[in-house]
Amino acid sequence: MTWSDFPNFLNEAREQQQRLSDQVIREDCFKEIGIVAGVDVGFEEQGKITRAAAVTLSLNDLKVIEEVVIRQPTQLPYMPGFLSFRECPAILIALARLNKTPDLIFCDGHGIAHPRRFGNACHVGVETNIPSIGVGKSRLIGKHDPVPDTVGSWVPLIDKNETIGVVLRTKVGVRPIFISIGHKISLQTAIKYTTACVIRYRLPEPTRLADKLASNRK
DNA sequence: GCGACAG
DNA sequence: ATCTTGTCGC
Repeated sequence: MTWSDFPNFLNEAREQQQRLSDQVIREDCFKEIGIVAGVDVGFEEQGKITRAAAVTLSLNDLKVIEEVVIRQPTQLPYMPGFLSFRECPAILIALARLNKTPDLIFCDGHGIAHPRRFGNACHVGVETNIPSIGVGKSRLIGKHDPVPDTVGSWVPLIDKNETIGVVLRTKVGVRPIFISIGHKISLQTAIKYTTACVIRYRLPEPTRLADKLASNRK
């Protein structure tokens, strides 16, 4: 692909997001959640290499079941609103390598809290057909009131008069996180499972551990 | 035209 | 996201 093809790529990517956003199911569509997964992406070699991580945990005790890390040449640069085209492919490969398929996936980045209501979490959810939740560390779009300084409190994230997610306080004295529907789960339920996966850090365990794996930190 | 802008 | 050391605080 050359530079002259880039405008075409963006237009097609935009159309794809608009089309796929109709496939997102915004209500609970699953039976029981036993295994939850966390996925995230990191980079090496000054961004030349994309590193995707997937980790699974049992929901009841939040103990790690399995960890997977894969590497691929980076395909696209980062562009606000098109994050999933850069990260989703690698994430899907990592997820495919898990021996046990998760019942719910916590994704880094937003779900429907996106300009065309199709952020990374939606892309991962629709592609895998597995319920997913978007866990953002910062805002992409939407407005919201201040979040009370009490653990567990949240306020709606609104865009164009629509609630696209919530800003959740998982810890006192630390920036809140942004939770939104990815696929096959309601916002209320997404908040419920996110809260259930928070131990003593800002991020829920699945995302926190995947984050650690993907960035090679420890 | 001027900002804003997941990771 | 990544480049990077020490340092302030519980």
